[in-house]
Amino acid sequence: MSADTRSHQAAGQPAPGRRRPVQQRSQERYGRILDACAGLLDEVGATALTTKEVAHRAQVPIGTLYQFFAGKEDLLAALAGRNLDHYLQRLDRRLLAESTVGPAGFTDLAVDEFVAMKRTVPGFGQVDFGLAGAVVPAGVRDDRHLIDADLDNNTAVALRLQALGGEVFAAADPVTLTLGLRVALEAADAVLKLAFRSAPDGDPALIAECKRLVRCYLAEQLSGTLPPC
Amino acid sequence: MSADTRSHQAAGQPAPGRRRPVQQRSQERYGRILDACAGLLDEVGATALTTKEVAHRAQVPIGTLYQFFAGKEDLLAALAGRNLDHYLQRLDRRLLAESTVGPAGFTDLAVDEFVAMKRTVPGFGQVDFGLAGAVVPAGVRDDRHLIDADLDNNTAVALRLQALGGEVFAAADPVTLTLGLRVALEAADAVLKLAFRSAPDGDPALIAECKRLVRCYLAEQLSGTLPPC
DNA sequence: CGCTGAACGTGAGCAACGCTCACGTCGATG
DNA sequence: CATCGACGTGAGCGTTGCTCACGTTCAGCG
Repeated sequence: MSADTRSHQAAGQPAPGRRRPVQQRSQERYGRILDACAGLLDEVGATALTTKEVAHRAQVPIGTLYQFFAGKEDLLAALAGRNLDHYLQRLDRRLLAESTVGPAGFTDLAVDEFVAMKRTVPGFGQVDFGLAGAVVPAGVRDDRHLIDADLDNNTAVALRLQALGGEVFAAADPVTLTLGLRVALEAADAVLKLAFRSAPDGDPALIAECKRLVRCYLAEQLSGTLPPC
Repeated sequence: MSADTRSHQAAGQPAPGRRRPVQQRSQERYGRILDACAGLLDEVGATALTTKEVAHRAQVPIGTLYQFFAGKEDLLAALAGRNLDHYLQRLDRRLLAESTVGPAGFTDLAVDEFVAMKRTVPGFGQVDFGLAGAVVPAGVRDDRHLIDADLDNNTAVALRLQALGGEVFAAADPVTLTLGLRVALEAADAVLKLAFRSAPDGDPALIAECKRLVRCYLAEQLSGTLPPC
């Protein structure tokens, strides 16, 4: 989980896009393109971002960009994937630091880490994990499927969070839990987007509401069948 | 609230876009463009929608479209506004039909009506109220502000829901309530988007989860300071 | 009745976009 | 040294959102 970057879909065909670089020089270029994309994202936004400008800033010709990425959508998807890996890595470290946490503590950590990355990681404020749309500015056919191609993004993230949560959610029915995490994830992402729309560093009141919302929902979710809230 | 369509921003300057038609013939064209936009939205999606095709289907030249709407974003915003008016009208009628409802019943009605429109109203599945982004495919500067120009969309909708809810939320602090409604709205919209992404008619399990999520959160919100959920 | 000017209607065309593909470059191999 | 395939390259293609110079319409007037 912590070894290499881009851990998911690590083994497989060239994946959603094109060629996955293997030589070191190409890997550097691959990373540079993603970095340039992230930087520009913060400056001009997702819709105004152009592939030519990304290539220019990354010091690669436009053709090289299209060797690594199938298009603008795929480029943003790759950035979202890297963001997700980065996030899960950081959350993992935080979870190991704390001795034991319950679902509420898990929620707080997860939200806090997300907020921290929104504030510091370039481009994260615009695409985060590519969760809810709002990206996909000039796609071709059907949108969605940014991270795992055949699996819904949110389900993929939920499953990885579930694995990461491990003993925190030990006593829960896995299927119900996955459903609950998907819902909580989607809701939390939406509220946090609102928080960062209201204030550049995230409206503290809305961040607090996000935690309450998720804690309340997950508590009910984890207590088996639905007792009165 | 129920008299004319497009009740919000009824009086004012030409509004976000261009000219607001006053002669009957022009009003018909205005409506036809919006209808054509909605229809195409269902067929090709928001990102693949082109202004030329909208104009063609509405039987107006492209220039006429740009007399009424400042651009593609504005066109979708206008559709979102009409959707919102339509929705609030329907919800109003439902609320009058029921004798008295509590917050939980209000939630159920609001969600059910939303779901019903997702299933039947052309284009509603793609833009609904333009709430969370996911639209805005080729905007100019800054996105957002689709409905009320200077007010955040969600706040605008929350305020109108608050007014519509009336006696349901009578005993609550108005400021806290607005905050809570904004959060609930954003979360519910996100979860329902997920529900309709999973299944064409909306995954029933996810719709149920949406209601639970909102009910649980609003119950806590309305009971003053936070008691254990 | 014809004249007139402003408002309205129109679509060829422009700038900018995402993306392709024919062609250069280069190091390994026969 | 000649040959070859993989990698790198950017002019250019098709398409998009949008503009703007030019008809067309019509109420008000001499």
